[in-house]
Parts: sequence; structure tokens; C-alpha cells
Amino acid sequence: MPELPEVETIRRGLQNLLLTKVVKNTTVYDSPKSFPNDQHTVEQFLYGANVQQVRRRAKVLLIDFSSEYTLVTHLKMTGQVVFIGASSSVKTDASVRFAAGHPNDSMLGQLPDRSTRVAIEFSDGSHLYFNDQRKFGWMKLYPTLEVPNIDFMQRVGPEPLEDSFTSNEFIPRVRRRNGTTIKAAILDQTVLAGVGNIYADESLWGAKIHPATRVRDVTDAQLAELLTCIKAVMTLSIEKGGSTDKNYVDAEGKKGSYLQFANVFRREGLSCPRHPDVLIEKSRVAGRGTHVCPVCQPVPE
DNA sequence: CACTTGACCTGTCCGC
DNA sequence: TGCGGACAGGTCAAGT
Repeated sequence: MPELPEVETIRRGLQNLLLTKVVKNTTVYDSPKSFPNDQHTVEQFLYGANVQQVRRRAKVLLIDFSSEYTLVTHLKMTGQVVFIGASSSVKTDASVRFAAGHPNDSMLGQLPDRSTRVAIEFSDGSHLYFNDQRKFGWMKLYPTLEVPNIDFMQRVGPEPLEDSFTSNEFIPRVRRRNGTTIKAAILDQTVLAGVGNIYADESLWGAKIHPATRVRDVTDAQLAELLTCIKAVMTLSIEKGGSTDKNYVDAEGKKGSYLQFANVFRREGLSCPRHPDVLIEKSRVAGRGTHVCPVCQPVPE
């Protein structure tokens, strides 16, 4: 679920809340993919270190510490990050609690809970919880200088929202996947970073391209329009705090409301915004649930 | 090699 | 009501 806009929303919230926080302790629950580092490394390079900055690359969250180690987190599908401020006597509310990622009901209860994979305690008594129902996500520790050498970082494509990323670069990268469908191509993280199922469907609707169209059958002009739509959709989503289907609030008490603005995603059976009398259809493309307007996006030959 | 499918997991929803 | 199966969808490994 968390795609680029969701992780960027998380980054912005944590940047404000975590700066200068000092790590006091960590607890790893049932999370076989997290902290393969030996306990000695975690203790030596995390404990007593303070947060310098919070970065994002693609869908990966990067928390840099003064020890020149970086906490690298991938939320995959159901991961979430929850910050709870020091509150032994102070009542926990939106002013001290930040939650982002895939929402679930447990967020309204006490943490840690059944889905908690990692808990980080800071010296002021606040906590950062990494929760993940399905255990696909992970949290690992790397020397900051080695982060660019991680396999994923080596292979992941350009950031779509960089002004320097234009159709001049986008088109040849997509055409490397000429034999597959346009949806599979933009979901490929080595082509460009950060597009997941929601924004793939939304941007393809925006560019009026059927997701199952072979890349070779999409014109350069259409690809240029598609990139424009990817940028627009992601920019709007970040403004809206990302996508969530259940209610939650971030540090400022705002909801991630992008899905209210979605044109096709999870709107099967509802009317296309461009065609009030045409209903959105759902099918399966590139192994994912896929939403299209059958008039805007005619099925390819 | 290029592309597609399955595995990783758990919770939820739907039909019988 | 209970139960089995489909589904959710990011990424990597395995299969075609």
C-alpha cells in the first residue's frame, strides 16, 4: 500500500518529530526480516545516537543517526510507522502521536500490539513502533555511506518528482520493457521509482492509456503525457497526505485523503469522472487488480 | 535473456 | 454460524 506519496508523507512527519531524539533501546518482536545485524552492531551504532535527518528514496524510508549509521525501512504492503510521544502522565492524543502507513484498528489501542515488529525507545520516553501485519516489510541498519550500495538502491530508477526527470529520460527507460504491458513497465522499480498499484491505475487513466497496452504500441507522445500524469497524481497525493482507506490522523491531525480524489482506483461500478454514464471496470493486469474507464481507455487490439 | 508467475504473510470478506 | 477460498499488492526468486 505505501507508495511514494505515502512514504513521503511519513518522512515529513517524522522529520519534525524525530530530530535530535536519542535512541535508548530497541526491541525486535516477530520480524525475521528485520535487524539481521548482530545485536552488538545495533547496540554499538544505534544506542546513544541521535537522529540527524529523515530521508526517502523510492518507497524506502531512511533515518540517519549521528553515529553515521542509517535505519533503512521498507513498509512493503502493510507496514506502518507510529510515533508515540513521552506520555507517562500526559494523555496520548494527536498532538503526540503520529501514525502512517497501512492503517489498522490496532492503532487506536495500546502499542506494542500483535502487529508490532520493532519498537525503538528514545531517551525522552517517546517510542517509534514499526508495525506490519503481514511481515513483508523490514527494518535494517547500515552504515550511512553504504546505503547507496544496497542492491535495491543500485537498481532502483529515478525519482519521478525530480524536475530533472523528464520524458527525455523516461521514454527510453520505459522502452526497455517494450515487450510487456505499460502497467507492468511503470510498476517496475528499475524503470522509475515509487509507482505502485494505486498511482499506476490513476496515471494511466489520466493519460487515457489502457493498462494492458504493450509498451511498443504506446506512442512517445502518450508516454510523455503519462509521465506528466504520474507527476501530477503523486504531487496531489502528497498534498493530501497520501492514501488511506481507514481513518487516521497524522501529527497535525490531518487525514490521508487522496483516495477521495481518486478517479478509478477502487471505484469499480462507479461512474468515470469524464463520462457520467460510463462505469469503471475492474480486471487483472500484470497480476494486480486494475481499474479502467472502458471509454477513456479502450482495450488494445 | 525477457517476461510471467509464485512465494512471502495475515486479516478480511464473500459464498455456500 | 462456520469454513474454505479469493483477495489485498511490493519485491524477489523461480519458472517458462
